[in-house]
Amino acid sequence: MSLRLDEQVCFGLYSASRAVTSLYRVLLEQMDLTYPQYLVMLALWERDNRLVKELGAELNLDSGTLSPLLKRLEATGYVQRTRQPDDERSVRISLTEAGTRLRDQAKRIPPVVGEAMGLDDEGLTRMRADLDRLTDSVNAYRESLA
Amino acid sequence: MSLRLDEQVCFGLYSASRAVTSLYRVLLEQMDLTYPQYLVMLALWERDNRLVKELGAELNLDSGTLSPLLKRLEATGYVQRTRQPDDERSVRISLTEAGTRLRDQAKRIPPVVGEAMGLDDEGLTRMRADLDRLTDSVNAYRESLA
DNA sequence: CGCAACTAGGTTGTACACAACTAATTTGAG
DNA sequence: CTCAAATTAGTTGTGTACAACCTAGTTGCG
Repeated sequence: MSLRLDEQVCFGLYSASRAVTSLYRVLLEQMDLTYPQYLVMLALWERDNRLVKELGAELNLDSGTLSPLLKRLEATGYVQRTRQPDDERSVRISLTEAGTRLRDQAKRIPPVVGEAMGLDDEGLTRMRADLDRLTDSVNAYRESLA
Repeated sequence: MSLRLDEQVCFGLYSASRAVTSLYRVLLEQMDLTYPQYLVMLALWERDNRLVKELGAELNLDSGTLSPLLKRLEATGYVQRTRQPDDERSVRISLTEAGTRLRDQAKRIPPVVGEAMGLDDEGLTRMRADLDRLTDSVNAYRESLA
């Protein structure tokens, strides 16, 4: 286990993640979305009317990242933010008409990304499983340090 | 190829990359390094006295990221920046005494990260190869769009 | 030689991440 | 019932990423 840059999985992950994000940048440009904003939209297309807290739990993002991001999505016109009447601490995020419509445009993205990754369905599934295992393992280890 | 968040490799990559970075944050704290700064140090421990341009090529980072990062490394006292006399456009980055010494402390990090990932040597090698293939494929695809 | 094209690094502006903190509200133990 | 603790968002400050632009320096064609 050396200090060689080209041997470390961490650098591989870092590079892969940036490469994929930069592909998404090109694909999402015309939809006026950044990649993290796209992730929020994915979550909302799956289930609309979510609390900020719920989105944070699903994406593993805290309010420091989500609050300004959601404001930008609101400014773009894709979501609406409403204080929850029965608990004034909470804010509910719901899709606007434009945000809902955007889903049709977004449908063409996953196949392009799959193609770009050069993996078939099985390869994608395996890669996803490997990454999830790695994430869980690393998170468990980190939490065990505290 | 759906829009389901939990099926997308991109989200797996994004999550894994952030999980690993956050483990590094804990491990690097006592060395006064951030994770991208650590990557630069890895590159310099392998070969010292490099031009900013060379570091950028190895890490795939442009001057917009590297310039301020290298200034911070200089402020911390790990590197020195010197204009190249024979080409005043270039800046050479060299390790200081403290930066060189830091390598011994850093040696303990890769085994910890390997352990945290829950992979044996073979698993790490395979994951790294898979990630490199994916990065190359995605980058090639993106460049083909231009 | 002279100057246009290129190159290396830096700066500016936008958008994440995330730690640390704050403000407003809700909850629950005593 | 009350108030301290917990909860939910939001804010602030630091450090990446990266596009777009800038500046100084170098090179090479005519």
